[in-house]
Amino acid sequence: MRIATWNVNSIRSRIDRVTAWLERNEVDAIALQETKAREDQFPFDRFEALGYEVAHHGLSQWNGVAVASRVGLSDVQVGFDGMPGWGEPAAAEARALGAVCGGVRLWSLYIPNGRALEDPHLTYKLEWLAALERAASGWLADDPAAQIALMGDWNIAPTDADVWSVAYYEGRTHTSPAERAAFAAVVDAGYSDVVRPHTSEPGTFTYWDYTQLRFPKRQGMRIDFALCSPALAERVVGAAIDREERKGKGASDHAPVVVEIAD
DNA sequence: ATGGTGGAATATCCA
Repeated sequence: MRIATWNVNSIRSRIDRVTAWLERNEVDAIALQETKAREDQFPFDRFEALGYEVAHHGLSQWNGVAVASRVGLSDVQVGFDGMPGWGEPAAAEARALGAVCGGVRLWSLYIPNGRALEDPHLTYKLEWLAALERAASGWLADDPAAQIALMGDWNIAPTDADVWSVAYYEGRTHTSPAERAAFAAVVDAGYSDVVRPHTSEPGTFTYWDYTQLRFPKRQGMRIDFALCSPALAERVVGAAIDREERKGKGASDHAPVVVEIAD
């Protein structure tokens, strides 16, 4: 089985590229982030035409997460226990959706950006990650053999190798010790990055800013991850980041990440 | 080996 994650940066503007990519890549289930659509705006028919069922959660033009699967889709869960909200008054955002596809519980996660080191949004980001770690630890405590993939845009570069320039990110979000510690806590809870062992070349990234010619200059970040439970991680036989999909007019600023799982 | 950002409730916010 092949599973994938992709921050599409608007499903409506990206739908032709997404469906073309699905047809080329024989992916069985995919977690999508930043759909930027309400339920009534999501192009369900375009996925159904390719044999995918879709569970989507979107509340406004911001955020939005979905799971599409052609190997079954059940036990859909929107958000997770303890997930913090944002705003005044604080309200849950569309940043987490889980569903069971082909025997694997796939989570599509869009971790808050943080915006700036002194911004309340960074506090929100860290609290959101701490709550995710608590929930995900609980799932493994309940069932140590659980097949779980925490997939999505984590908005964190866990190591210095995951950014094109360490100096550039000094004083910015995505590389701060607090953010890296929050990411490491999820790893320590038992969820391992199954993509890195198969994509360890220096300069391997999943995201390149639209501005400043970041992509042609190969100035990106690795911020999209599939963190897998122990039982699922041991089934992983391959992984890839589809850098080609970042090319051309109408590309998302993120590349799709694909994981191959043995049956 | 791409194209001087791009998406959305668009003239402003979000990434």
